[in-house]
Amino acid sequence: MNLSTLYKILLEKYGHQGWWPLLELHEKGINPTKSGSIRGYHPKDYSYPKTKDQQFEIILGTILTQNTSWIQVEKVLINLKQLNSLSPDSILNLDKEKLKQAIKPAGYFNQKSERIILLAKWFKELNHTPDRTELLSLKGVGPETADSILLYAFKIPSFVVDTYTKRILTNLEIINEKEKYEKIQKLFHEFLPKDFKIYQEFHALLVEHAKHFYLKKENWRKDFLKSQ
DNA sequence: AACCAGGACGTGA
DNA sequence: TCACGTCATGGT
Repeated sequence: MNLSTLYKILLEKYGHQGWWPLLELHEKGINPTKSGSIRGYHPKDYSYPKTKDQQFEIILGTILTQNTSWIQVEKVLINLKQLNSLSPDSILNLDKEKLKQAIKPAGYFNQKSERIILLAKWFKELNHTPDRTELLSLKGVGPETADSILLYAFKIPSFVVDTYTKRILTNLEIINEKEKYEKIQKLFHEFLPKDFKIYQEFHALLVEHAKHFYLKKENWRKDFLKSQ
């Protein structure tokens, strides 16, 4: 099983995923059939983000979703929308306690609020496309968050390696259990066309696939990919 | 009722 | 470098 084949199989099984979900699309009810109540995806439409505010919304999401499910992040984004605070300026003008309350559903509201304020200040002054090193220097931005920002907010082909990706590749015996982040990322960079669309889809497909087979460890062996 | 969610960071060895 | 504890709410 190589990565190109894996991508092909997953795309065939699950279809285009249309990440990153955006609140505006959620409200318009686009792609309402997505699993659960989660909406806001835009399959086969790679024109997002269309505005700087949408770009910032994605960055907000990358911080908020750390070690938390997306459904919780969605609640926070709706809270912020209600407070009219989805842009950097409005967040900076928001009372800190109100910000914390809004963030609560996603957990870690103390850290996340501080980091979001710093990010808002950073993004406000940003007048160029950041690279990975710059992103990693920001508090609260680790490897996965940095790559998510590059890939989904700036459309730069930097592959996102999350815990699901590690689980799947480990189970398929493509990597060993404790392989390091950058080395796994290098695999994807080496064996795939350097195309942000493919990177976006592939990462989203891995997450989708993991939700079917990797939520409990005893289900790992049920992964149909093992018999491919 | 434990366990986990689209991680990152600080600490000590 | 690396293993380990911490951060926090909510769904299953």
